[in-house]
Amino acid sequence: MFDRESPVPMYYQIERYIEHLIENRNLKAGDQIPSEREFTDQFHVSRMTVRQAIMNLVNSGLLVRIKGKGTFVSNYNKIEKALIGLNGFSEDMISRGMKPGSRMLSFRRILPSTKIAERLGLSKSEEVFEIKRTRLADDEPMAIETSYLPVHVFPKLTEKKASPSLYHYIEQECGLLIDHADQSLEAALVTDEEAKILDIQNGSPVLLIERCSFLKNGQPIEQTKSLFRADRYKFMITLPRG
Amino acid sequence: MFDRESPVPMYYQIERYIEHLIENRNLKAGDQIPSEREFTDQFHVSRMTVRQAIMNLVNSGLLVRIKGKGTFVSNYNKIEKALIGLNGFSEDMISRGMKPGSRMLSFRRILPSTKIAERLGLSKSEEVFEIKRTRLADDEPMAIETSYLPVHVFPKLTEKKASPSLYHYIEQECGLLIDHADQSLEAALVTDEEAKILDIQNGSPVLLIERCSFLKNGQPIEQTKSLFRADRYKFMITLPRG
DNA sequence: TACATCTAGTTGTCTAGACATCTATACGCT
DNA sequence: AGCGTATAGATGTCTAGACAACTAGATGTA
Repeated sequence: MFDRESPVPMYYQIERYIEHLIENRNLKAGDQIPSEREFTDQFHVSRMTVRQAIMNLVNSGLLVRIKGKGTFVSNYNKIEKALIGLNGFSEDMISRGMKPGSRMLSFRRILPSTKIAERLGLSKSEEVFEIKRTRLADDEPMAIETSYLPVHVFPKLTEKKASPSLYHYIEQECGLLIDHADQSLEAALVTDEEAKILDIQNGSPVLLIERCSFLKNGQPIEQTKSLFRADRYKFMITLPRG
Repeated sequence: MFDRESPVPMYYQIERYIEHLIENRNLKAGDQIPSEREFTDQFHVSRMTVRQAIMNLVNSGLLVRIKGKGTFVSNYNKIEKALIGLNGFSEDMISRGMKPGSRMLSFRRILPSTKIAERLGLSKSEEVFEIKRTRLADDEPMAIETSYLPVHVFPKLTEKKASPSLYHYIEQECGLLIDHADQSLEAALVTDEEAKILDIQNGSPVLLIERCSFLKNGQPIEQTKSLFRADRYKFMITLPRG
């Protein structure tokens, strides 16, 4: 299970082991994990090495240490994730207790506009997928979402695969982990066409959200424009100070 | 300068020293800081202790380490702060390159509504300050801001002190450090009265932002409702993924 | 010139301890 | 019962090294 000859450092192997412990051994928030000494005996490494593993997990927010008592699974992490977390529409709706849905408006392979090409770091001759969908919550229109993805990043994308949850496809099927996203929010009025799709009156307000998602290396991989019905949607977030 | 007998741990003293180095020695983003060995010689502590100080600063985003090369002042930190940071209106406008301004609409000491009392964790008999202002950017109306602050937290608040920047007063004059804020954003239409104040047409869209600020211990100390002109204001943010 | 090798300096990983500080419990005394 | 003390066990701080891995520059050779 543990390989001292592996080029993977021991502290990193221990980190993954502790994460595994929490996921598979049903450790809930607040539960205590084994002490530093127990890990030292179990893995036959020095205490400083165990501490390096644990400190990394503390810094990532998974664990909390209390002097004199022990090390515990954090619960802050989940609150943080629920409020700050970067979620796709489906995850967002589920966390609000609503049933997400989707109705495809169009699925095309096109040359990007200047703005989209620039945001995605492409030349204007590199194709992108354009996915336009009506987003439903409890079977009623909630938003109009238009996503752009570089063809060279997602060569095998099809209409069917994109349908349920785009984020799920990107992360679970392509193995691309989104690291962060730049997002802007502004208020706007619907056009007549949009009002018809969203089933609201002409001149109603909508929340316009534009998002560009990046990998850890800074490569942009997705640009989405969403138009939310103001009467059904409020964007919630917790901002840390500094 | 450094006290080995102090109860303050050496690694912490070194952390503060490095921060001081960066601020006062004009180290810009990308500049290299002294090597671990140099700190070891300078402070007569072991290398592991120096590493503990440096790793803490790496985790906080101030430094970046490159194996085989050295340790450098980060630039990511500033971008992060500019986009994620929790700012008052004045700081926000300055970072957009505009001149912030303020026109007091009303300054009252009142009993809070049920909603405000609940948000601020007060009983309905505990008074709050209600501060209504027109917020200007480059001398033109940008937003209408209504803030509520518990009287028992800010007993000495006056109309004059609140005028330039509320956040400045809270943090610099009262010494209360805001830790985080819950914020909601939604789209709405202006009322006739608001349209007049903001100098826009009736039926124009506005971005409605509600914010409740908390201290580190979780105590709420400020609740603000802001109505931004949609034609002048866009909310920007960078969201980390988990 | 072009390329490989050596070397000094840096961060990365790890050890086997030491003593301090804090928590919770157990114990004994009043 | 109430109170202080002792103790075990946990994390916090720190040492004085060791070797590995990586970078960049100098040196030597074809």
